[in-house]
Amino acid sequence: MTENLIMNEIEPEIRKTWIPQFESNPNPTKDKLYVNVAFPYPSGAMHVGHGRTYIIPDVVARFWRMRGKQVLFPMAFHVTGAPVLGIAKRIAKKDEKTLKLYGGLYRVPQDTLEKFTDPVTIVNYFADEYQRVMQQLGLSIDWRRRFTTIIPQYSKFIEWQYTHVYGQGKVQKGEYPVRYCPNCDQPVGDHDLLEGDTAEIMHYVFVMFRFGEFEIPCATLRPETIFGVTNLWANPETEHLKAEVDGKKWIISKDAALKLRMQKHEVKELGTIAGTELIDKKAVCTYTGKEVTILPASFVDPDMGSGLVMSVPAHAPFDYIALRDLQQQGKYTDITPITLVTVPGYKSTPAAEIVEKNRIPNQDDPRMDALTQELYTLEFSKGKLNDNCGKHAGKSVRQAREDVTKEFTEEKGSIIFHEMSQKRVICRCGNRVYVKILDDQWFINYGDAAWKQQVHEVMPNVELVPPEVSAEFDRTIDWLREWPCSRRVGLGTHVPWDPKWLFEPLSDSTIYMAYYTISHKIVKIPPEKLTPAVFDYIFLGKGNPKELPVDEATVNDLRSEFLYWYPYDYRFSAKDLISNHLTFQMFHHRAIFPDELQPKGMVVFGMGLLNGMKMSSSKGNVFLLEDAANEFGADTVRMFLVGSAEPWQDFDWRNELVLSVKKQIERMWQLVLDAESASGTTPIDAWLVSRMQQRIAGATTALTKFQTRQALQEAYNGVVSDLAWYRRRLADGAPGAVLKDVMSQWVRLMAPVIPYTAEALWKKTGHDGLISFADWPVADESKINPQIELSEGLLQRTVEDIQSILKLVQIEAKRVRMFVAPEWKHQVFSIVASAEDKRNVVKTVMADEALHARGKEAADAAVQTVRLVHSLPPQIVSAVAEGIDETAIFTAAKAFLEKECGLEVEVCAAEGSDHPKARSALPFKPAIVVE
RNA sequence: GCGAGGGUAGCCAAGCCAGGCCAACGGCGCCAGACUUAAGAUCUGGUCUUCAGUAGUUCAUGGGUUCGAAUCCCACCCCUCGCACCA
Repeated sequence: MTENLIMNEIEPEIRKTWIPQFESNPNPTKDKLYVNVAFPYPSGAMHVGHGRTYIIPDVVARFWRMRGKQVLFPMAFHVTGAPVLGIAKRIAKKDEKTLKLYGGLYRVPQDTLEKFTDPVTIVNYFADEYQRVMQQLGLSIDWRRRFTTIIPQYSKFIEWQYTHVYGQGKVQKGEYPVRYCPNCDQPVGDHDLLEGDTAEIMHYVFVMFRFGEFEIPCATLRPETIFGVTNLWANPETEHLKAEVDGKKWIISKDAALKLRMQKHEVKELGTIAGTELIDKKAVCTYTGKEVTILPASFVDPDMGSGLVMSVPAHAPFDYIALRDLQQQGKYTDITPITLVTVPGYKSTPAAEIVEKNRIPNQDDPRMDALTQELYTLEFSKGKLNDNCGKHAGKSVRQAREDVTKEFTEEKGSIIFHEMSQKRVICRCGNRVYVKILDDQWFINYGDAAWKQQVHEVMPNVELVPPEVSAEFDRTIDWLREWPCSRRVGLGTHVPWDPKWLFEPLSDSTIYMAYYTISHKIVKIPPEKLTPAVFDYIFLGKGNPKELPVDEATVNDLRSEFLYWYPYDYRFSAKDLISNHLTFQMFHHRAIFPDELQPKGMVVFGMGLLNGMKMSSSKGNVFLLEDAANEFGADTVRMFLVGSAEPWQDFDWRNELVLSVKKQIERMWQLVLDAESASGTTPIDAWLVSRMQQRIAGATTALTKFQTRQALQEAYNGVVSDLAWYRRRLADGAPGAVLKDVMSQWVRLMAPVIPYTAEALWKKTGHDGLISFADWPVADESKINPQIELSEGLLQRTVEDIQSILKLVQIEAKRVRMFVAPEWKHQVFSIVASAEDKRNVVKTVMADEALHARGKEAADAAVQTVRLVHSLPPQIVSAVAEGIDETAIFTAAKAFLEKECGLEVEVCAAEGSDHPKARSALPFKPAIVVE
């Protein structure tokens, strides 16, 4: 409790000392380490889930700083994009939900909230809040380098980046189908949808049938089934359009006309034609030349494809049933299904078989969709075209579909027609979403095979933590295709060669890690002087520094600062960014920077839960980081977030668990201060020191591998349990002066995780300077003492054994006798320990003449020893095998043992004793008799 | 559906890649004892079943390989993340 008050008082003071110290400049005498995090989009308050993302890199930064590296840990704010525009609009409209979120959960003061009708005000407000909370948490950030992505200097940087990427032909105008809301006049993303977020854009082929002077396009996903067409379907209720589409005369539905226009086709309406006028007329397939009849069908939906469909009754269950129904009425009985695909499990006409097998009564049966899907999938994966398919006979469905599509589109005037897989896809504005082809949109071509290949080649050189994410990166690199990188609205940088567009937010944040290296200096240069040539020199060393708009000394200074820090060593981010940002930045680094400046490492985090549930601001299930820091103290928050799981694992914030972390810190505080009075020496000092070396080594190794949880296990739990044993072993409880050294090491081991506490303790225990810059402890191998660790280990185990016996024993104990194993059993132990094959070790033991002479006794001992050896750690086994004087150890610790069990303890040799238990004595496992 | 990762005792979680050091590190919670006027803190012990320090059954589920599997192989179920005009 009292510590809490102390921490609240001292935190601000320590913070004040820190901030200027963490401003990091190039230092040629030191190795550098540059870590950075995916910067936040400050549109709301930080919650504990965000906390870990920034705290882990800070722990890493602090660790390496203490190990002597010149560390750079910068931070900036990503304010590009559209979300805040929406927020500002909603606040202006006094939207209740938004006001409640910002005024309530985020606790924005009323007068500030009123100014939130301006988007920039929002991001600036929260950027400041982020910085404040990050400072409160003690993040060792160089705040001079802070920037936002809409300052003019940064925009100049982005312009420079894209002159290169564009110059390499990697940014192209593309035609690409997108979900689009005609009402908002904008593409819609997943989170812009009110309904239908599972719908996909389907790509149909229009196959053409000649109908007098017109053509009838039929939309299909299976163009190869053209060989099985028996008829067309038209809905007699529908009024169709006669239209000129891209100069050709087509018959289509009105809906199709609308869609075609959105898909960049020119549609001129010539007139209408009733559905009934089509029925029973003939149309000729432009591909096969086959003449087919147009039959009536009520299921044909004008709002689907062209509004007219072709019928393949042998393979399409719907077509089969529709035809069956007509034929049962005695109509069109001359039509027979034409099978064109053979597929395992079906004989002649798969659609007929599957429908009849499932006894489908009519088209409205709810099972129809599933059956259709089943058959389509089977045919696609296993089907082969038969002899009805002309030159495509024998091909797989997969192959034939590709080939036929190509022929259609290249030779037969077919088009690809895009349609949502569901009709109810609704924009947030309430209107229906269509597929639109944006023809004036800029794309970054991540689909470029050569570029992908180059990125693949870089990846093996990038250290990935944890290594398992490598597969996901590889998949992402392969999977990425054209990425639309421009948009009409939002904050950000204009596309230099087409200024009516802005760069989209994921595209203007791919190489800003390089910008950090100079951000604090470049901000002093007027933006108009920051031509691409200036950046070319700073980042690529190209051109003549004397001929630039910025003076030579300045650009050289920037150049050398960049070269000092770059490439960055580690980038930290949550795992959800692998599929976009983290992979994008690899592409851009590869496109812009030379081999030696490619990223060196990435650390990918797991996600955060709050009390077992997903954190979500909109659902109110969040715990603000600032509240956590105020309630528990910065160190507690840090230690919990870093220690509850390894960085790449998901973690769960639970207040009751956090509280116990707080107690642990308080306990350490007390232990360290208590040690101040230690003096003199004790026989156990060497043991404690020896153990400490291993804790240091363990924590160091763990932190090197970003295993913050493991590091804490060593640095906190390990040390605490060692200290407990140490104190327990001391006869009078007075520790030796060596404890002060141990504590000094301990505090330093913990400093990266709980820097405030460590800083305060460092000062209180009489050290000068900041612990943040103190030397990280180094394990001294010469202080590792296997003998004393072995003897303490023996005592620990023996005490445990005695106590478990005392618990079980029924009699009222008076004394404990311990029988130490005889010398010949040590021989057995050594033989067993060195045997490679423990299965036949009894034979080996019995091969010894002296042991053989002992007969069954020796054989039994050998069997028991094998079991014992299996249960001991290897270093103990080898130490015991080398020799151990158990009698001496127990005799020396007699007082301790008696204190522990509260009984008289007698140590005697098993050899010669007539007590039956004595025979079970083994090396490192004395026989214990309670009597 | 597809891609990636994961399921270990009341909870969190180590171990798995390189099979025997595994009843399975550690922490939390819980129980008991010590200390204390008491509470808290601290210390000690316990926490699958059984037991003179042992043994038995466990590591999502079902098979398999092996003298031996939490660890390797196959199948199946469940969870998390991603699946793109977006932070």
